[in-house]
Amino acid sequence: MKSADPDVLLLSALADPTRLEIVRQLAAGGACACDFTDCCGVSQPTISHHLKVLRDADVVQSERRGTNIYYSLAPSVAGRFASIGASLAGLVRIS
Amino acid sequence: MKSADPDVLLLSALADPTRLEIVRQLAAGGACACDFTDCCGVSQPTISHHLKVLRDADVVQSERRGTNIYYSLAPSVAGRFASIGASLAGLVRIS
DNA sequence: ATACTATATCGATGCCCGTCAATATAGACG
DNA sequence: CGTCTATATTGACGGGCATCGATATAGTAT
Repeated sequence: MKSADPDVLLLSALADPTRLEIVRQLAAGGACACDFTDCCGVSQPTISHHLKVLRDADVVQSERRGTNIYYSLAPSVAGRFASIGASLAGLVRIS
Repeated sequence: MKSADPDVLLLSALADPTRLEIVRQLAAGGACACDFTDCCGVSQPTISHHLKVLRDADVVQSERRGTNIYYSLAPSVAGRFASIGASLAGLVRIS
């Protein structure tokens, strides 16, 4: 019953309102984990949980800077996402 | 708690192994609903359920032909998917 | 009308996932 | 060391979803 399909893993990681919001903010530039605690109306442990899901799916990277931990989009996300689009319709390209 | 975000709706529709497999087969050409009963190791009611989810998310269209019902990808799917990709990284385009 | 096939719906079940409060870890700094 | 802040982990709860068997609907054909 395991999905094991990396495409399903990526899509599942993005198919949540809180996580998609996090990823969108990261698309506008890297951010500290503490920034997300305010944006989504969920508690700090929940944000941490979602960040872990995104890390496990290789959607985001984390980097420690002193006390804070900064997150940024993984470089491969755009390409992987476009590949899924290509497998769906053969119409999506990376510019 | 409702997502209400159409992007989340589209991603959720695709973030299931069975549904992604269905959509991939449809990307290779329209197919009869009966074709999917064999491909995914799930029962006929489950296939019907997944097709309904895909219909509700405007991922697929259905058309009756005699006894069978033929499914095909909705034309807007590629564009909507690419839009999500663009909002994530600004790197995905429709060719 | 009867029978057969294809698809959808219903009702129930079990599990996965999002969420939280409480707690733990870890680094910075006095 | 002790304290403060930032992030992660734990454990539990609740709701939603994927799945099934049984049944209903709809179209075809005899």
